[in-house]
Amino acid sequence: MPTGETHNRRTGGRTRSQDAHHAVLTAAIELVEEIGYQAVTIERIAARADVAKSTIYRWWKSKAVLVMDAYRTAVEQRMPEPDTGSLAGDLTAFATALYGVSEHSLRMRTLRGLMAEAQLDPAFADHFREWVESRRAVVLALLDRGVRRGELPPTADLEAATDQFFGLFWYRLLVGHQPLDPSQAPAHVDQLLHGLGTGHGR
Amino acid sequence: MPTGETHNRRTGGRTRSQDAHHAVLTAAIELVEEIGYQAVTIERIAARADVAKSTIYRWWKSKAVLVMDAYRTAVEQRMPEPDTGSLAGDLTAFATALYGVSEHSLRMRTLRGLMAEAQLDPAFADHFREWVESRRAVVLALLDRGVRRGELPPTADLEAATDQFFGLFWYRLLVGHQPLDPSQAPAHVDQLLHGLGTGHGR
Amino acid sequence: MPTGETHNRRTGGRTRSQDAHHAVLTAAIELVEEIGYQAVTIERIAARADVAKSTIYRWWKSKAVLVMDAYRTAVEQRMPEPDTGSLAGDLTAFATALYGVSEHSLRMRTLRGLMAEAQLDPAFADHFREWVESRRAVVLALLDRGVRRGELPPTADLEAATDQFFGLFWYRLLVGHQPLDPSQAPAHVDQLLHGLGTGHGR
Amino acid sequence: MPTGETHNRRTGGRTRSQDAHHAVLTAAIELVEEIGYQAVTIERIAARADVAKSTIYRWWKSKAVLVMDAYRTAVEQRMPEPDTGSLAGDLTAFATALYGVSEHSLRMRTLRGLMAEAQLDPAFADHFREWVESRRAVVLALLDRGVRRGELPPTADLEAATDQFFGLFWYRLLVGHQPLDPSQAPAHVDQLLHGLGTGHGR
DNA sequence: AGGTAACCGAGACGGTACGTCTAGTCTTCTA
DNA sequence: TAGAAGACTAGACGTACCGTCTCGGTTACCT
Repeated sequence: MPTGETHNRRTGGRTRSQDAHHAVLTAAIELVEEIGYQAVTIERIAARADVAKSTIYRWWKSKAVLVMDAYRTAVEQRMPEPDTGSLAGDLTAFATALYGVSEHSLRMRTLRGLMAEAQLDPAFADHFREWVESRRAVVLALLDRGVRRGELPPTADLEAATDQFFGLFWYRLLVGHQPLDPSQAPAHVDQLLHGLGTGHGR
Repeated sequence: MPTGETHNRRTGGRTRSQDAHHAVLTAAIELVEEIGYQAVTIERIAARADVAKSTIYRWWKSKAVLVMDAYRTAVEQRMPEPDTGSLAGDLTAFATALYGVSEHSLRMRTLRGLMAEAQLDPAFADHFREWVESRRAVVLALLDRGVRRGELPPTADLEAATDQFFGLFWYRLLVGHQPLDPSQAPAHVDQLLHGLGTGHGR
Repeated sequence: MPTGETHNRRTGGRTRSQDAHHAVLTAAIELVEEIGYQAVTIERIAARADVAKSTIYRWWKSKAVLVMDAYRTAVEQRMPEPDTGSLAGDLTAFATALYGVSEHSLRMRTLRGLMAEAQLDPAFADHFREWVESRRAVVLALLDRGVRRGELPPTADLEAATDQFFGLFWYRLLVGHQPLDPSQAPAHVDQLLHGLGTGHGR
Repeated sequence: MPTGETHNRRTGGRTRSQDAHHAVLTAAIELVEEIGYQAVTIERIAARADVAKSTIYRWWKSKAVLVMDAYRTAVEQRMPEPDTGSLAGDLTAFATALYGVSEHSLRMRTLRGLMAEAQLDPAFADHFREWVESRRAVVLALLDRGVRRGELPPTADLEAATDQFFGLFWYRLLVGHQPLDPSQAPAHVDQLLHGLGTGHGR
C-alpha cells in the first residue's frame, strides 16, 4: 500500500480508519480537478472529505505528498512496461501512453502542480525525485535491453537519452508552448533513436 | 528599459523614483540568493529595499514578475547567438553557456522558482512563456541555418529538436537527479544532431 | 483614551478605523453576555464584529485585555468617589455601588472571567493588578481622609482594611456561596469600621 | 477515600490499578509545581504518569477535579481546628496556618489555578464550592464557640466575618499586590474581632 | 478452572481555537 | 501626485489539546 506511510504498529490502539483515508484521497483528487492544484488547501480537503485537519496532518506531511499519493492511488495510469520485440516499438508504446496525459486535464494539472511544489519545497523534492526515478528506470531498462539486443551501440549514453525523452515531455507540459499529442510519439522516438546510433534507419 | 512597463506620463507630478526602483530589484535578487525563491515575499522585499509595499504593487503584478525582471536586469547572462560556421559548433557554444547556470546557485534557484510559479499562476505563465519562446527562437534560428547550409535535412522536425535540447536541460535542473555540467554539452549536442540526421558522420 | 494602546504615529499611514475598533469592543461585550467569558474566543469576536482576526491581534494582546478594555469602556459603572462628610457614609456609598454588580450578570461574568485569566496568564496579571490597584486607591483615600478627620486612629492598618473590604466582595463573587446584595453594605461597613477602632459606635 | 469516586461495582472485573492511580496524582502535582497550573494538561499528565488518557478520563471529570484531588491527597496541610481557650487564640492559630501557603509556591499556584477554573467551569465550581464551604465551616465553628463563650455578642454577623477572614486571604493571594505573611495573622485577627464587637478591649 | 466484566495501554478520530503569516487593498500624510 | 507608512480584510498555515472512540490484552472476581 503506497499510501500515507503506515506507522509502526506495536500493540493496541484504534486502527486507522479506511473511510477517512479514502475520503481524503478522493477529496484531494476532486479538488485538483475542480479548482486546480494551487487553489487546493489542506483545509479545503479536510472540509470536503469531512475529516479533521489533524487527521490529514497525521498521515501526510504536506499537500504535495497527499496529492501525489492520491494521484498514484486513484489516477495514475499503470505505465506499461512494453515488450514488443523491438526497441523502437517499446519506446513508442511507452511514449504514446505517456503523452496520453495531455488528454486528461486532471493529470496535467496534477503533474504540473507537483513539479512546481518540488521546486518550492525541498522536503517534497526528495519524495518527488524518487517517483521520477522510478519512471526513468522503466525507460532505462528498455534502452538497456536494446543495447543487449544489439539495437544500440554499447557506448550510447542511456542516461542522457532518457532525460531527452522525458525532458521533451515535461518541457512541453510545463511551458505549454506546443501541444503534446500521442500521435507525435513515433516521430519523437525515431528522432531519439537516430541520435543514439541505432541501426534501423537512415 | 526592460523593466516594469513605464506608465503613460501625461502631466506633472513627482517622477518615478529610480532609487526605489533599483533598490527593489536589488533586494529581490539578494533575497532569492540568501533565502531562496519560495521564502521571498513581497513584504520581505519591501522591508529590505526600504520601500512601501504599495510601491512594488504599483509597478509589478506579482513576485514572479518582479523576480523575473530583476533576474533579467541584473543576473541573466547574455545568451550568445553564436556563429562558429558549423551547426555543431554553434549549438555546442550555446549549450555550454546554458549549462553554465548550474554553477551559479542564484541562477538555478531563480529559474526553478520561476518555472514553479508559471505552473501555479496562469497570469505569470503567459509572461514566462514569452520569455521561454525568445530563448527557443535563438536555437531554432541556429537549426534553421543548419538546414539552409545543408547540415540538416529539410524534413527535420526543428521544433521537436529544440524542445529536446531545452527539455534535457530543464528536466535535470528541475528534478536534480543528475548533475548538469558544461562539459557534457558537446556529447549532448552530438547525440541531438545524429537524431536529426546530420551529415557530419557517426 | 484607555483603549488598545495607540501606537507611535510618526508620519503617514492609514489611520486606525474607529468603526472596527468600536465593533470589536461591542462584540466582545455582547458575547460575554450571551455565552459567558470562557466561551468567548478571539475568533468569535472577530466573526461577530466582522473584522479580521489580525486587526484584533494588532491592538490587543489577548482576549483578557480586550474584554477588560471593553468592560471599562462600555460597562463599568463610574465608581463614585463619595464625599458625604463622614467616613461611614462614604464607605457605605462606595460599597453599595460596588455590590450593585451582583445585579448585573454581565458584570459578574466579566469580573469573574478576568480574575480567572489573571491567575492563568501572568502577562495579563500585571495589567489586571494595575486596574485593581486603581480601585483600591479610591477606598484607601476615603480611609485616609477618615484618619485626618480623626474618625480613625492613625495606627489603623488601612491596607489591611482595604483588602478586607474588597476581599469580602470578591470572595463572595468568586465562590458564590452567599448572595451579595447592596442592602448588606451598611452592616459590612459598620463591622469593618469597628474593627479599625472608629469612635462612632459600640 | 477522597479520590476519583469509586464506581458501582456489581460483579467481577479487573480492579482499579493502584499504581496507575497513584502515578497520575503524583504526576499532576509535579507538573503543577514545575510548569504551573495553566500549562498542565491531561495529555501531559498522562505522558508523565505513563498512563493512557482514557484511564484519567475514567476516573476524573476534568483537570481541575484531578488537580484538586491530588492537592488534597498529597499536599494540603491538615488545617488545624485549634482549641486554645480563647477565640483570638483560635483564630490566630488558624490564620497563621492559612497564611503559610504563601511560603509554598506549589500551594499558591494550585489554589490560584483551582479558583480560576471554578470561574470558567460551572461543573467544577460546585465541586470547588463544597471544598470552600468545608473550610469556612471550621472558622464558623470557632466563631460560634466564641459567641457561646460570650466573647462575641450574639448579634454578630458570623457569616460576614468568615468571609472577611477568608476574603482578605484570597484577595491578596489572587491579586498579588501585597505579600501575605503568617506574621500578619495576629493583627488581622485583632482587627476582625474588634469589628465584631469583642469584649477583649481596644 | 473458566467466564466474564472491568480494567489498562495505545493511539486514531472529529473538533476547535490558537497565534502567525502573506497577500492585496485602502487611506492618510509628506515632499 | 508619487511614494512611505501602515491599517485593513481575507484566509491558510501547522500546532495543541480536547474528549471520544476503538483496539488488543490483562487481571481478578464469581460461579
